[in-house]
Amino acid sequence: MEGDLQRTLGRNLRQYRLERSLSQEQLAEVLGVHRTYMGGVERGERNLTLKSVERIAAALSTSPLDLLS
Amino acid sequence: MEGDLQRTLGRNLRQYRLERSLSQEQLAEVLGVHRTYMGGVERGERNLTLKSVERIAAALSTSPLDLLS
DNA sequence: TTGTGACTTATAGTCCGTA
DNA sequence: GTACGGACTATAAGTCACA
Repeated sequence: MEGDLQRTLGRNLRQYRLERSLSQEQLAEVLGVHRTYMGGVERGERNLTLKSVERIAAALSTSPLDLLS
Repeated sequence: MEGDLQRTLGRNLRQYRLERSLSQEQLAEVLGVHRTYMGGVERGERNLTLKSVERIAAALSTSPLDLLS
């Protein structure tokens, strides 16, 4: 349903981050995005664009589809 | 790379449409968007948001991930 | 029947603060 | 270290006239 994709993305990102014991700020730096934006994405509040998903996936050396599954 | 997702989405939509011998205008009506917007998406020119992808997928009774694969 | 450019309105995305 | 708000800029959402 509406918002599922962004919630899934947020869950995946948070898991990735916690597995590596990174702070949101540290992960934000890796992803090249702003700290507060990062938090919003993790909380599933952000309705990202396809290009944004691609950028994040690339920074994590994974595929966009993985982040959305 | 950058833009792959939207190009894939466009390709999938066009294929879906042609398989059913629909015009862009007819498909646009199904999706509840304007004809010219639809065309831009099919051409891979539009950097959609996750919610937009979800809406299109729902209108076609398929999954967002299918449209992006 | 589809593509393109110009256009307005909505919202993605950045950056600053406070708690 | 995280959440949340406000103010701001860039761009997506969506339409239209014309080729």
